[in-house]
Amino acid sequence: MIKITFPDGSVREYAAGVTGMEIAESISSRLAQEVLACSVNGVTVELNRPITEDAEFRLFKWEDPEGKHAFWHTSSHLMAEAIQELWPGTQFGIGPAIEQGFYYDVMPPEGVVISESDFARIEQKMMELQQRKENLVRSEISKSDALKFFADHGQNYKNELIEDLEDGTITTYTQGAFVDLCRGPHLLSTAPIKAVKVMAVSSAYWRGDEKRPQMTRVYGVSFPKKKLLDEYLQMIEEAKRRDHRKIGKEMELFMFSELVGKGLPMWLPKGTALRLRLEDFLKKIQKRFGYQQVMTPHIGSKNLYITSGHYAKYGKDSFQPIHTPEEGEEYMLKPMNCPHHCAIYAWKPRSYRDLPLRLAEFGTVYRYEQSGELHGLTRVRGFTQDDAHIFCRPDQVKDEFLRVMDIILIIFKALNFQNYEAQISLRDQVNRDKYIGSDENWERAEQSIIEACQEKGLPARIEYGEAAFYGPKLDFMVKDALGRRWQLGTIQVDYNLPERFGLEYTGADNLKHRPVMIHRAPFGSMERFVAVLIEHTAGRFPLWLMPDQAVVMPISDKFNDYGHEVARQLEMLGVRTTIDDRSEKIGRKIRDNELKHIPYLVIVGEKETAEQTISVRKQGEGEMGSMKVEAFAKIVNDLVDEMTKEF
RNA sequence: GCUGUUAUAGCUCAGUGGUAGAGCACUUCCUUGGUAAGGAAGAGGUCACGAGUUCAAGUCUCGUUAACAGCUCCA
Repeated sequence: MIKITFPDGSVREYAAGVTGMEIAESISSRLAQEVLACSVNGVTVELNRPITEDAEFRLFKWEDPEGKHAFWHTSSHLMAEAIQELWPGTQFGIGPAIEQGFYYDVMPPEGVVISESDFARIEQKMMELQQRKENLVRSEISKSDALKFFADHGQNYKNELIEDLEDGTITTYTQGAFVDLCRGPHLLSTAPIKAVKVMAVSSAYWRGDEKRPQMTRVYGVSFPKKKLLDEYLQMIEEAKRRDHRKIGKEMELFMFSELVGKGLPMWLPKGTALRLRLEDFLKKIQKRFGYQQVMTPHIGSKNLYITSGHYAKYGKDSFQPIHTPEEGEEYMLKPMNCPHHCAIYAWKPRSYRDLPLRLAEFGTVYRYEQSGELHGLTRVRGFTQDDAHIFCRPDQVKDEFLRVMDIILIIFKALNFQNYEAQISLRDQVNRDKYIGSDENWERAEQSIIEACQEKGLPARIEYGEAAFYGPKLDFMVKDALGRRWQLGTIQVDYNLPERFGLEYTGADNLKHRPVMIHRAPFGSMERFVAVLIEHTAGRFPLWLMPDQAVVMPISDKFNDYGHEVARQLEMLGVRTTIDDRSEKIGRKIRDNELKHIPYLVIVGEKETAEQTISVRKQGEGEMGSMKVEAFAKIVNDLVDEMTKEF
């Protein structure tokens, strides 16, 4: 007998060799129907794998990430099987599960192009194969047998993968006529896959290497119930509706111009109003937290970046130096604000009593992002960081870190971001050549971050190898209404730049010491933050951020003068107002949801009370009735006060 | 940067080698005293840019630019 320990700590005894499925059946038949995979001592395996010794045991259903993973992984095999049937001779690369679904990289036979018009056929074939409810049979295979088998089947890519594997660790999974090199884990059979959708097709280099052949990557998603697929497709539609590029256009927040250049956003009046409000909000908080504003130029001499080390690392891939009429004189567009701030620090001798010195700047920077990477406001070539650098003593690092976390959490609260988590990015555990700075300093910085998160009770995921080359960092991720994860605020410790710029302070011991630098940007960048804010709120910003809180619409042009008068009064009473006096087609505009981003509609020109009151409609909530201008202004202002009173 | 797709009016989009289109928006006029909406007329396009094929190109070919999707990248 062996002891099986469940997640709740309870222990049950089973005969050695029991399988996950048998355990599930012993608990309940319902569970046995729903369970997809299980883990034995932390390793996810199939439900038919015999368990031979005492083990920590978990069952995974659709709700668990591990369950979905196995489900989608098996679905990718099913799709590969379908593709193999449809286009015999197709070569297969890899086919993993991903965050939302799965893909398979395939190389169709000469002359075949898989395109969107084939999606329905693939789906049909998958469901046809699924009807057979084939079992996935796992077998361990020697390296030589594997090489021979896949060579016989003309699967050159698979063989390349096998070459890199160690003999004795190679497994294949077979369902029906499809045999795949695979580590698993999988479902027991294709039976639970009740709904599939081929989502997209694109190309991808074999093993991500641009010198290797391009394969066709077919994306799909699958579900255990048809209803879940429908919900998923609806969610995708909703994401399209919330796309910040679409809403940004509708709300007239920002624009791009081919003539100005790609990746260079321009903020329109309403977008600027929104952005300035965010900036003012952060400035107010920063003032309270002891920051000082500075301003620095948009360019800096090339030597500045040679000193900082950025030129050596990014010089080739940046906007190239600007030459002046002076021979040999070169400047660069600033790709970050840190070197300028270091120069400010170095401007005069600093005492330990001056620290921490917190220099803040909404600094616009320019980075030559790969053209294929540009995306709306989330990835651009010119953007403004809500940057600040904190110069402090080593013993102040953790404290400063905690204070920055406070700022970020205030922002999240103010904007109602409730689902957030943190990611701690540390060095790669093995390859440490690419990092600048001593082991000791890194160790110290990494510990400070981990401790700070623990003290704040912030759930944090540790990622190795994700650190910047100059120091570890803490990033804040926000989950939006659709469950998508966005990276926003970032805090980075830097033991490197102070070294390179020879920054010093005089300690209590009258000796020179090296300060520690903390980079931080709670928003990340104004552009990216506004993009996320748009997608998170679908353009319904909190009232205090609204570029337009109210639109005043005269019911007919006879009331235009009065409408303008109302708008003027509202502005004076602190309500941000625009007037729409050019359309009498109010009904259509409301019906077509054209004003969906405007919180309040103020209709002017009521019969009974003409020129005395206004009629107000709150978006999403309907009529608020007639009232005096002052009364409406009070309602709005009270709401704004309520929303902002905490900061 | 690589691969693929796309580019027609302010917006959303039709237009498969033979005179440039629709809906909405815009302008002017008419109608409307209502819980929200009818009518008439008008203006608006070097069909992204540049070459080529053709008697003829928005349409076919090539190049450029930009956007979109994916890959790679993100100080």
